[in-house]
Amino acid sequence: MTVLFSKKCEYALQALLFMAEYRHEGPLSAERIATHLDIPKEFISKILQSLTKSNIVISQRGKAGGFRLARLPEKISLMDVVENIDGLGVFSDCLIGHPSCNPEAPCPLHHSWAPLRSQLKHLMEKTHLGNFIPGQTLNQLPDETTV
Amino acid sequence: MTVLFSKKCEYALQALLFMAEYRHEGPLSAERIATHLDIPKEFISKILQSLTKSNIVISQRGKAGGFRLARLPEKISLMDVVENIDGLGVFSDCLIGHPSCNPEAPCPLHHSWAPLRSQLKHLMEKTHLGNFIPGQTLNQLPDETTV
DNA sequence: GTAATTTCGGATAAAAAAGTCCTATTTTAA
DNA sequence: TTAAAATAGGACTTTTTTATCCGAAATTAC
Repeated sequence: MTVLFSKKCEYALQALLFMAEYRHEGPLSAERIATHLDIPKEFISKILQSLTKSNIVISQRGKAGGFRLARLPEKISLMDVVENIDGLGVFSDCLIGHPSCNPEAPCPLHHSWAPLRSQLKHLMEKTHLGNFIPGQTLNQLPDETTV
Repeated sequence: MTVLFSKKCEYALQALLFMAEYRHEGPLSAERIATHLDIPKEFISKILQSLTKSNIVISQRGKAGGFRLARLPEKISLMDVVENIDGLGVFSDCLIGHPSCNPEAPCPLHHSWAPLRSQLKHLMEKTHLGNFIPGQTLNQLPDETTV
């Protein structure tokens, strides 16, 4: 069991953080991303295809092709990625899978888990890829012309 | 994907909460627990066997047999259960599965996730089955003679 | 134009998790 | 003593997740 996200989602986040850092080098091939992350090329390819369909990355076929972010790293939140790969269940489902747990008839753990879950949700929403680019100040929005 | 725990762990927690509430009725059979939780008897049986081996519940074979808590509900923390079924990885592993993430060389999300993870750990440690018995005040330790 | 390189997408394989089945053993009620 | 009821435990099946393979289509460098 992964901590909170599936392996696909973990790899997606890792790949996007890498792509954000190296976004000035033109499209990065699945091959290169796979090597950097030390995971199978075929697997990250599928994940990148999925991210392409949901307009988080843009793909380019052919020689010198690859993948690049579809918009500024400051405009891609971690929540965007999680939502695309794993969905939003983590932020709404009952912690112990109680079938009838809801705010009106909560399971025993509901009220303890809710605030933590809310904090986690907020963290994923407010954090974007741009926050992790080395040398870039947090929340700094670079001049569009330099990107 | 379950939220944070495996299905086994979710069922274990649900079963133990049920057993805590009905602990005065003598051993509860796997059959009865399965019916109450609306899950397969064979599956919860395996889980209860595992909990038996780790001394969280006590089993009794034969007619009128079944399972009961191995100690007072106030002495069984949620962490005891999670540790037995899923292990403690959730409380130590990197949120995005970064292979080399550790406090010295943390992944980009490390410092944001750590405090939340710590709160969650604390919640599971301090909360015990006794907290969920209807009609019983939180943290109330009943007279031993009445249990 | 051609060859090389890359993504696309369907099919398949392997591994892990979840769920089922069957028989042996234990225990107790009658 | 016997029959019924219950856990123990091994083997098996199904489903989901993770991972791999391969041919087709696209694009570019030359």
